[in-house]
Amino acid sequence: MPELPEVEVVRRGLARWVIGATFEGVEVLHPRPVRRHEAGIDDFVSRLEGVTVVDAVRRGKFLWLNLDSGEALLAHLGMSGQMLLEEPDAPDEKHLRVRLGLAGAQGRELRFVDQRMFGGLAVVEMVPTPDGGPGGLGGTPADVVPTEEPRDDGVIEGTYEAGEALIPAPVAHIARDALDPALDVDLLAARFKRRETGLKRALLDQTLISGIGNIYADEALWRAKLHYARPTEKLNRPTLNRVLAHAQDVMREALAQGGTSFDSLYVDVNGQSGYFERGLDAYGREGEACHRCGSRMRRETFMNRSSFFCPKCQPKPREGRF
DNA sequence: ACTTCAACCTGATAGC
DNA sequence: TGCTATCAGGTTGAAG
Repeated sequence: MPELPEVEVVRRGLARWVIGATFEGVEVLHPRPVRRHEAGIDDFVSRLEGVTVVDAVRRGKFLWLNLDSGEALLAHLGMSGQMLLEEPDAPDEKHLRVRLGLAGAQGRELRFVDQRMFGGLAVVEMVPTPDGGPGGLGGTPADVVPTEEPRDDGVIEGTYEAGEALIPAPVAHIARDALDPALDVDLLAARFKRRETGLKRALLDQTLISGIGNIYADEALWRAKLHYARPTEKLNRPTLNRVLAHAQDVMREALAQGGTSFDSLYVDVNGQSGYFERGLDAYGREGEACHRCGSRMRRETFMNRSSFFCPKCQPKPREGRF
C-alpha cells in the first residue's frame, strides 16, 4: 500500500527514465483509472500525444509529471497502483490499465498497472498554491507564474512566466508532506490545537500533513508511545514534535530500503519489490509480543481499517477521540 | 464550517 | 468443490 516512501521511490524511478521523453502512442485499456480526467478518454490521450516530460514531482502520495504543454500528468497509486517501465514487447500485465508509449525513454514504455483501481491518471492544469509550491523530497518547483487574473473559481488560464511555483489543481488542497523541508510545524501545531479529533485521524488527514497512511501512522504512534485516540487539542508541542519526528524517521528508513511491500501489489518503477515490512513494530502484529515491553499487541477496528498498538506502551486516554 | 463515514474496487483467504 | 463473508485502505463527496 503505497504511502510517501513508496511513492517517492516511484518518483525517483520516473525521473531517471522519462524526463525529456515524449509520449507517443497512449492507450487506455480500462476507463476507470482515467475517471478523474473529466473531459474523457479521447481528451486524455490527445493532451499527451507529442508532449514531452519536463520533471517528476511529488507531494504526499500524489505524483505528477510536468509537461512542456504547461499541464501535468497527475498520478495516484491508490491501493495497488504501479508505474512500470517495460520493453514494449513484454507481455501485458493482467491488470494493465493504461499504456503510455514513449520516444526517448531508452526504448521503454510506461505502464499504469492497478488491480483494485483506487488509483488513476489525469492530465490536469497547474495552479498557484498559497503555501509556495510543491516542495516535497526531491521535487523541483515549477518555476512559473500566471500572467492572467484568476477566474471566479480560482483557476488561472493563459500563459505563465518565471517566478512562482505551481501545483496540479486537484492537489492544491493537499498539505505539504512529512518529509518536506518547507513543512510549517508551527502551522501544523496550531491546526492540531484547533481540531476536535483523535491523533491518528489527524495524522491521516492529508489536508493537515500529507504522505502518512495507515501503516506509518501506526508505526509512528508506537514509537512515540501514544494511543491513536489521544485528543489533538490536548497534545503539547514537545509531544507533537515527538510523534512527527518518529513519523519522519520511520518513513526515511523505509525510503532508504526502497519502500514497503506486503504482497506483490507494490513494486517500484522498475518492478522491484520493497522490503521494509521486516522493520515494522506495530502494523500487522496483533497477538505478537511488543518489541519494547513484551505485551501482546492489539488490533482494533477504527475508521474502517485496522489499528495496531501496544496496550501497555500506548495506554488508552481517559477521554479519547476515536 | 467542521467532522465523520460510506462507497469505490478486486483478489486472497477463511469458514461452512 | 463451491459458495458466501470478510478484509485490505486512500480519497472523495455527501451526510451529520
